[in-house]
Amino acid sequence: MEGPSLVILKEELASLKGKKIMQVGGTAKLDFSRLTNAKINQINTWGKHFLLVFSGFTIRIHFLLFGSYRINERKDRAPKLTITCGGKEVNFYSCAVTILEEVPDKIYDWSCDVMSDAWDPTKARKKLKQLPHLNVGDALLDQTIFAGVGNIIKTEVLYRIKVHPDSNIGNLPPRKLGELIKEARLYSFDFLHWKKEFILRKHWLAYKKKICRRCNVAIQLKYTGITKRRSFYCEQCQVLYN
DNA sequence: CCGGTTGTTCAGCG
DNA sequence: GCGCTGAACAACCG
Repeated sequence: MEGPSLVILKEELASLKGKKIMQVGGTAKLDFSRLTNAKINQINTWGKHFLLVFSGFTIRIHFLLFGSYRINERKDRAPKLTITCGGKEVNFYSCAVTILEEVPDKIYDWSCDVMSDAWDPTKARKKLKQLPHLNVGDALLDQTIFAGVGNIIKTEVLYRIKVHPDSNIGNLPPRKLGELIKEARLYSFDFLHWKKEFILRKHWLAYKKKICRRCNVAIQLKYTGITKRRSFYCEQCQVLYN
């Protein structure tokens, strides 16, 4: 689950803000008593972290690869966490649930979350300048630079800016580096918009695609970077900088 | 129907 | 202490 999907969840649960937790349970190893009757002060996201902020502590949910949730619905297996609040039953499945004792502002740098109003592209560029040998795909997946970007966004950004996934950051012309940073945020918001409309897949141009729409040649699949994540790309129009 | 993965952390090793 | 590798988790899709 990538950053924009968590923004959708935040919006779906906006009505819970200011409400008390009426019931809590699940298989997570967690002191549930802290949650009972606690009031949700804020619902927030940082990258792929979903945050329920209470007075004195915060619940952090990370969906990893297989996580999911249901609102007023249940799957046929036990939830990691279930809360009843504001008239809604929210069930979280196969996710990592932890309690943060520090206030989120102390832990999270909002300016590196591509979905945040505080997103700061200049800061991202400064970080990238320090990492010339970093693979471009690994750079996009680095949560300390582009929090919220996942493998789909990575793939589509590189296709959009016509950069080969084996390229290195330091070899990108300055203008290309600027495009990479800009598109990381722009595509993330397109992802958000399309996912809300249930038309995300329809708009994939490289991810899981067979033919390049620009060149009409076969899309390649290769595991790239130090992270060895899947990259779908067009050998013809995505330029290798290295 | 079974192999692979929209992700991250940690143990173990040299 | 470092980088690197592989395991673990765990469920849906094609």
